[in-house]
Amino acid sequence: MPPGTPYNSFVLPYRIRVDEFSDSYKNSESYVKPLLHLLSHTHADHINGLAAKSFGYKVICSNDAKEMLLRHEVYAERALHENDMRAVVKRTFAHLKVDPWIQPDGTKFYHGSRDLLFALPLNTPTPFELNALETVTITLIDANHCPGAVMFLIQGDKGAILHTGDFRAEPWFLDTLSRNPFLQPYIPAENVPAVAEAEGPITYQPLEAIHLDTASLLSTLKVPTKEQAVTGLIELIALFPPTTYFFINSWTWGYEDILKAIANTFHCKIHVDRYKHSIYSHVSDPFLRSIFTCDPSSTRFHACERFDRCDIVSVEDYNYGNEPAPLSKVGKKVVYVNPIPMSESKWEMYLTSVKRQMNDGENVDSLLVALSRHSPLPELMSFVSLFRPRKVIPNTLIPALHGLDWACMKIMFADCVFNDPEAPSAYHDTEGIVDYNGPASDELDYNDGDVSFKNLMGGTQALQD
DNA sequence: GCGATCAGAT
DNA sequence: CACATCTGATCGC
Repeated sequence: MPPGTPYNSFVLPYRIRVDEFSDSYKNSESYVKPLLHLLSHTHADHINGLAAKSFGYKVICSNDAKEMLLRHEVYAERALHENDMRAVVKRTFAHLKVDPWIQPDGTKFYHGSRDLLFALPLNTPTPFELNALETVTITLIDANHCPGAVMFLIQGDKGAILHTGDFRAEPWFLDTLSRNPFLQPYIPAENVPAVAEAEGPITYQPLEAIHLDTASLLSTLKVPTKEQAVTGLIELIALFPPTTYFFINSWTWGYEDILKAIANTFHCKIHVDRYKHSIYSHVSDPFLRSIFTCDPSSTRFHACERFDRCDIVSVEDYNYGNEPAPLSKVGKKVVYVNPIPMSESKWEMYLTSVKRQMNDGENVDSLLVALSRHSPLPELMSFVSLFRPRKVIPNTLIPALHGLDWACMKIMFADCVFNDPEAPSAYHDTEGIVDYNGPASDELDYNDGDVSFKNLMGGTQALQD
């Protein structure tokens, strides 16, 4: 996890750790050995510690995340390969899956072989034995963040917890969740669509906690849906003559909606580099698999290596001032498309303003697209209100705020959580476990987000192996 | 001495 | 731009 994750990235009270694989605190007195590791998706800040050759535990993730992780290459390695300085590119996580040796006669030797990545299909509850005494059921649910990204529903004797990983909780996403039979027990009846509960009434039981994607917690913007963003961009692209080429700055996984919409609207493929092609040709979405080409001359639309673009969209040195629009090495006019978070109202104004510029014959050589991969506060509140969990725990905090963001968060979500002191809680009924509610005011400023981890586990003695 | 890991800037 | 990535410093065997 990025810096500032509470409880050392554990999903308390379970000894399950999410998106954090480093051992760096093993000599600290608050060390607790995880019994299960979960990986929500493969962005670099969620795979900390996994590249260590010494990592040797099973990791639960989606099929797409597994494929993406095993093919993961860092930029430096890709650049060396491209310049013929390295014949075989180092795959950062190759050590997580070592295939058996196969002799010419077909005999397999399993010694030293392993496959630590335990891929689960989506929406398929699967039991995992943490130890002789405790079993949990894990269900993966698509997170609408990037290929392979999932949320985790964790069910066990200490109650049910939903960990969102990184996600974008748009209205359609909430609607889909409210119809998910595995989540319905944790959604108040008034939030479940009538048609979805035709199977009969389900007794509502609040989630013990939601671990929430707080990357954009402090953004109060009402942002357009991904569909609104993509539709607007398509309208703008359609205003350019077919001789114009486009470079889409999809600099990290998660901008595929843009690429899919372009391929679908203009009936063409998207040029990507060898690395992106190797990843995209192994994802489960059949349409996403089908829209890419490695032939740069076959399309106007490019999403190739951003620091090593193909000649078609690579622009010669810029002449600043009132020079004509820059042309690429092969003389094409290239428009640069950059995804950024932007409010719905600003997006509408932007669309109007670019359409006017195009209409007036002004030169436009870059476009923005208002696509957010994280939910800002209004969407987070709608999401939490759908479930009314007992508490909300941030996936990340801003270390410099020393827990103030968490303190604020409790107030911001006060009207979105379940608050009935009479209702029994599996967690509170568990003997000998101390309740946790985020930082007490006298703990602020001291903990860097690692709030009373030892106390919260009821002391670490009994938990260490 | 070098790879692994961390922390901060962009 | 953004908030994932890269770079250079530091750690540790």
